[in-house]
Amino acid sequence: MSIQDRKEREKIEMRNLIIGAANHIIDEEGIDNLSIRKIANIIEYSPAIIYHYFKDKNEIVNCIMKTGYEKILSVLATAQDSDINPKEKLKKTLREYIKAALEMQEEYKTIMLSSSKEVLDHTAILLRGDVNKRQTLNILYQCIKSILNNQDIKDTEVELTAQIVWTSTFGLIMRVLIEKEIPENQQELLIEHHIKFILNGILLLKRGDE
Amino acid sequence: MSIQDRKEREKIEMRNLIIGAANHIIDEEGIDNLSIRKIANIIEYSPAIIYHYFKDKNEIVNCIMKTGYEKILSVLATAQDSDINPKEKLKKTLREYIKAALEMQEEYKTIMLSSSKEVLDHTAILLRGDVNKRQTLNILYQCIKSILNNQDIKDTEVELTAQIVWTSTFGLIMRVLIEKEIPENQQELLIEHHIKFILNGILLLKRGDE
Amino acid sequence: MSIQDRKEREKIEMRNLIIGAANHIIDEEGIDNLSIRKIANIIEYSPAIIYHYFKDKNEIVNCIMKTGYEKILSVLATAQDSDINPKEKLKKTLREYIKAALEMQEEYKTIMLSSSKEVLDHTAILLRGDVNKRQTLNILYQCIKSILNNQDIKDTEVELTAQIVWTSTFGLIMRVLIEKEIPENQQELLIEHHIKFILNGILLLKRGDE
Amino acid sequence: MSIQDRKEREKIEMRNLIIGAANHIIDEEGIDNLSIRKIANIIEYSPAIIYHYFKDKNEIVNCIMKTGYEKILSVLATAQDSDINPKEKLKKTLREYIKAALEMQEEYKTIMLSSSKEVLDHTAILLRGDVNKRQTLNILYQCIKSILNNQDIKDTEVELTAQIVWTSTFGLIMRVLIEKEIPENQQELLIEHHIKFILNGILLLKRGDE
DNA sequence: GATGAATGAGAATTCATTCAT
DNA sequence: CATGAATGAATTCTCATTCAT
Repeated sequence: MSIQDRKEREKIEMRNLIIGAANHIIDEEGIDNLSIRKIANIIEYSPAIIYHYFKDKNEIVNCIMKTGYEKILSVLATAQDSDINPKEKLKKTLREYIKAALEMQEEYKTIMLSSSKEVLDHTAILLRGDVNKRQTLNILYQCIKSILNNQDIKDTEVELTAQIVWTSTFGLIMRVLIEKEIPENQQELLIEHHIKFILNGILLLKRGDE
Repeated sequence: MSIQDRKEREKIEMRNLIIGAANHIIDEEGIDNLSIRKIANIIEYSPAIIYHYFKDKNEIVNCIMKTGYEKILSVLATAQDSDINPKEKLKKTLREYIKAALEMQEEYKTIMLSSSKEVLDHTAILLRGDVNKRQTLNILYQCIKSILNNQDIKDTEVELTAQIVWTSTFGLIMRVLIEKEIPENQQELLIEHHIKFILNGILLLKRGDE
Repeated sequence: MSIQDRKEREKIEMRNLIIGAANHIIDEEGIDNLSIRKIANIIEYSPAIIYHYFKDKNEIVNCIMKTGYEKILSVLATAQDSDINPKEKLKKTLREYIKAALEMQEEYKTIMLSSSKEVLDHTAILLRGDVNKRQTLNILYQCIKSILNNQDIKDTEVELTAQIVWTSTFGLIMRVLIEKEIPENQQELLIEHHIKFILNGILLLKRGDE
Repeated sequence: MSIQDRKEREKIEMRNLIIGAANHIIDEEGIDNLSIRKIANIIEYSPAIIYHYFKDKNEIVNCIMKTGYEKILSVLATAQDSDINPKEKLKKTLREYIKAALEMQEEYKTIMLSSSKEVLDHTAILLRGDVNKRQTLNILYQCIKSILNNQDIKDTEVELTAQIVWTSTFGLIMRVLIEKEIPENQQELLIEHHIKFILNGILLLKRGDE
C-alpha cells in the first residue's frame, strides 16, 4: 500500500516538475516557444520520458490551462465568503481578482488569450446566457444585481453589464501584463481608478438615463 | 536621379508586397506560424530575396507592427475632424476605433499583445504622462476633458480616466477577437453597452462622489 | 515436480499470449509496424516483462514464423488422410492449401516473404533435392508421381514440376492477398481455373511432347 | 538558356542521386527501413536538402515505384516487336520478363508487393476486365488468344488464363528473389520448366477437356 | 536583383531495451 | 514474476539563414 502510495506521489511530483518547467518556459518565452526538448532540458531528463507522464504535448498544454483557470476560480471563490455589503463585495472581488491575475503573469495571458475550443469552453463570456455557464461572470452578475436591488432593470441588461465589467477588467489586467514594467504605485492608481469607474458605471444604471 | 527614384519606388513596393503577404499569413495562422518560406511562397519569389529587403524575420515583424499601429492611428485621426459636441465625439471615436480594430483581427491582436520594446514604444499607455506621448490616449484625454469642461478635476485624474477608458475598450475588443464567433447583433449590444457604460463612468466623475 | 510443471505451463501460456497479440498486430498493421509496446498494450502487461519470455523482438518474430508454418503444414497433413484418387487428391490439397493461406492473410505473407535464414530453413523449396527436405513440396511430389503413375518420367523432372506447381500456387495466393479486395466469386473463378490449369500442365507431361 | 538547361540537368541528377541511394537502401534493407536520414547519409548531404527535391518521403517512394514499373513495362514492349509465331513469342516474352524482374531484385519485390492504392492502380491484375486496363496482362492475353486461334473459347476464360499465367510467373519470380541464393543453372531449369508448363496448360485448353 | 542549393538546429514522436525495485 | 522509470537513437519534417552564381 505504502509503496503504491509512494509511487503515486512520485508520479504526481514528476508531472508537477514537468508542468513547472513548462510554466517556466511559457513565462520566459511564451506558449508558442514551449517545446518538449526545452522541458526535458530544464528537468534534466531525456525528452522521451515526458511521454511517460503525458500522452503528448497537447496534454501538457491542456493541463496547464486547466490548472490555470482552476487557480483563477479559486481566487473568486474565496472572495465570495465575505459578508459585507454588495458594493464593497464587488470592489473586493475585483481587486482580488486583478491581483491574482497579475501574479499569474504569463499563465494568465496564456489561458485568457487562447482561442482553442477546449479553453474557450471555460473562458468564453460574451454570448448571451453565458452568465449561467461561467462562474466568474455569474459572480459579477450576482454582485451587480445586489447593488441594483429593487431597481427596474432587465436581466439581459444586467448580464450585459456583467460582461462589460468583465471585459473592462480583463483589458486592464492584460495591459499591465503586456507593458510589464509598470511601477507598483501606478498599478495601484490604475486599479483603484478602474474599480471606482466600474462602480460609477453601475450606479448610473439605476437612473437609466444616458 | 529618376532611375534612383524608380529603384526606390520598386524597393518600397516589394517591401509592401512582403508585408502584405506576411499580414495575410498572420491573419490565417497567427504570428507564430509566420515563416519566411510561407511569405516567399505567396509572393512567388525565393525565400532568399526577402533578405534583400529585410535584415531578418524580426525586421519584418517589426515593420508589420509599425504599419499596423499606423493604420490604427489613422482611424482615430479621421474621427477627429468632426465638429460635434464632445460626448457624441467620444462615442463616435470609440465606436469607430472598435470597429476598425475588429476588422483588423489578428493584426490588431498581434500588435497590441506584443511586449517587444520596439512595439511598446508606440503602444504602451499605462505610465503617468503617457497621455502626452501616445496619440490615441491623447485623443481620449482631450475628449474627456471637453466633456468635463469647467469641472474642478485634476489633470492626473483625467489621465487615469483616459487610461481606464482605453484599457476597458481594449478588453472588449480583445475578447471579441478571441472568442471569435460572437454573432453580429450580440457584438453590437456589447459595444453599445460598453460605450454607454464608459460615458456613465465619465459623467459621474463630475460630482467627484464615490 | 508439479510446481515446475505448472510454471512451465504458465510460461508457455504467456508466450502464446504474446505471440497471439503480435499476430494480431501484424494482421492489422503489417510486420513492420509490430512493436513491443503495442504487444504489451494488448496483453495488458508492461513492455519489460516481454523480455522475460523472449530474448528480444527478433525472437518473437522468429517464433511467429515458426508457429505460422506449422499452421500451414498442419493444413496439408489433414488433406493427406483422404483416400481418393491422386488427381482428386491433388486438387483437394491445392484447394485447401490456398484457402488456408488466404485465411492466414498477413501471417502467410509475413512468413512466406521472409528471406531470413531461419525462416528459409523451413520455407525454401527451389533447390534441387528440396523435395526431400520440405514436407509441403514432398506432398505435391508424391501426388504428381501418383498421377503420372507408370510413366517414364525422371524424378528430377517430377521435382521440377512439383516446384513449379508450388511457385504457381504461391503466386496466386500472394496476388490475392496483395490486391486485397478481390470479390469472393472472382477468387473462386481464379482458384478453380488455376487448379485446372495446373492439372492440365501435369497431364501433358505424360506425353512428354512440347 | 544553357544556364537553365544546366540547372535543370543538375536538378535531375540530384533527384537521380537521391532515388539511387533510396534504391540502394531498399535493396539492402527493404523499403520499410528506408529513411530520409539514411539517404542523406549515403549521398553525403544534409537530410533537409532532400526536401528541396521531393515534397516528402512519400514522393520518393512513389517515384521509385513509378520508375520501377516503367522499367518493367519497357521490357515487355521490347519483346512485342518480334515477328515470330505466337507460341515462340509467348515463350520469349515470359523469359525476358522473368529475367528482367530477377535483375531488378528488391525493386521488383517492392513494387509488386505493395498494397498501396497508388501502386495497385498500376499493378493489380486479378479483377475481371483488368485485361483491358493493364498492359502486361493484355500482352499475355493477346499472345494466348493468338495461340488458341480459331478455337471456340470464351473471352472471359482467356482472361482467366492470362491472369493465371501472370500469377504463376509472378510466383516463380518472387520465390527466386526471396530464396536469393539459387544457383544460375537451377534458375534456368526452373524457368524453362515453368514456361513449358505454362504452354502445356494453354494448349490443353484447346480441347476444353479437364 | 534574384535564385537555387545547402545547412544546422530544432520540432514532436516512437521504439527497443535496460534496470532497480 | 512484474513493473515503472528511464534513455539513446531514430523517425519525418520545418525553419531561418547564408552563399555562390
